[in-house]
Amino acid sequence: MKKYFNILRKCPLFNDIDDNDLSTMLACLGTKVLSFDKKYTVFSEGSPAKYVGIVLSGSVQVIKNDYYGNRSIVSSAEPSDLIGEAFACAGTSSLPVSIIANEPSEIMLIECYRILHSCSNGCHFHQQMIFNLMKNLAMKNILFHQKIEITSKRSTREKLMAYLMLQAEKTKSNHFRIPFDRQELADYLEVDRSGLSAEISKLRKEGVIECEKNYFELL
Amino acid sequence: MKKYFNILRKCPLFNDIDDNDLSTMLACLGTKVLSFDKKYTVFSEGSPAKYVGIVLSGSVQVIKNDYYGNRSIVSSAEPSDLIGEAFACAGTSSLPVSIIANEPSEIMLIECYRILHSCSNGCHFHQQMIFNLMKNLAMKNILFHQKIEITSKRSTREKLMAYLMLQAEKTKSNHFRIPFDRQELADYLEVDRSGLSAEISKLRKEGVIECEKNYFELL
DNA sequence: TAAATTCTGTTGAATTTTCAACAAAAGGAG
DNA sequence: CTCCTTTTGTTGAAAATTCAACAGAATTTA
Repeated sequence: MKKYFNILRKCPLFNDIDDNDLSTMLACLGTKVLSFDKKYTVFSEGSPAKYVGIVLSGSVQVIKNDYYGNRSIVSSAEPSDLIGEAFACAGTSSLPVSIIANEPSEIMLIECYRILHSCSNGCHFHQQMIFNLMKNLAMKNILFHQKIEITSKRSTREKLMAYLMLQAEKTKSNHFRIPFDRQELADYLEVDRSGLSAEISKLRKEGVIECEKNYFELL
Repeated sequence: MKKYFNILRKCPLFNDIDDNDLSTMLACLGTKVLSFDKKYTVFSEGSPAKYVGIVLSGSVQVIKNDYYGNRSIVSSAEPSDLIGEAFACAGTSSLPVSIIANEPSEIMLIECYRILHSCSNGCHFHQQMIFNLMKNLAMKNILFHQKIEITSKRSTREKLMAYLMLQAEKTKSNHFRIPFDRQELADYLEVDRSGLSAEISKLRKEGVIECEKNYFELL
């Protein structure tokens, strides 16, 4: 388990928790680590929402498919990020989304019950973890506000620019890589792929952006 | 303060807290109650996010305006609902949204710091409140997933139907009132008002829905 | 009660998006 | 290295949304 410590330390769930305590905690929480190949399902829509996941390696996407197979990408998660915690914490009986590995990935699973309820060992970690979960959920809430701000724009161009400007802000740089290919970006922005491609071409010709695959630069 | 107790008891922040303790707590938290007339601003975009609000009476809307004055309604809140808690808990320096009274409303304000940090009186409430905040944030998270599911639909009709079906689910009934007028519903669904009106007419003619002002019925 | 304001439904024109189809480029498998 | 699959950019036609403008209803104000 040691090899994951650098990732786990950066996980919001373990904020302000002493490195020395980490091993004890993991034992107390009864963690398990699963591996998933690209495109494989980590959590599937409709299944019980018992587990909190921590991305250890690779990356995953939170996906919602509607009646007619239209895919919408709700969010993506990278190493150290938590997944599924909102549903587990809220006590949702079944997941309203699927979570899919976007590349070969390792995920640590923790039964949410074990985090929220003190154990018979009298571990003093639980209060801190609940506090950390709360902070993390508040932060995710803000991410949703940002996503809504992006997708509330009415045109493909505005959505794309709002997304790119947010990425620039996050990375504090005018050039960056995004975690999506074209189809995925379209599914995240909730627009048509071909229309998105066309819009990217236009912006490039107009000298507003430069881009090469998933690398973008704002000019 | 007594007159608000019935509302406060239903507020997620005070879940599992004994009625007898409520007065002590409110004193400890240093609450204040403010009144707002219709259309007045409870929290304004850009201001510091120090306070958690509880809607005591009336109703409010969480609003995001973009560069060119397009209004987007992120969510609405009714008595017993919490507002602004995600920003306060996450420690955001300034609010990315405005919160506006939708009718004459009373709002109780609590400094978030006072909730999250134990006081010198050694109140034992804080841990429970942090747990409650966490649950509430998880629930809000799920509401955002629902909003994203609605607005990710590509057509006005699909957005409207997704919204109405969710309302029907929530009220466990095929008839209900919504907290929006036409323009507000359009701003919530992120579509054009006239197009929305036209779509409602169509659905009515097709016998799919019945509606009168903000009262809707699914057939 | 009357006047003024706000809200709602309708319309047609202009703009955009979606859809379907295709070819070139890139990437992966054997 | 070649073949096969996936990804990407382009196109034009069809469909849908947005926009602007208006009139009637409904609501509020004086």
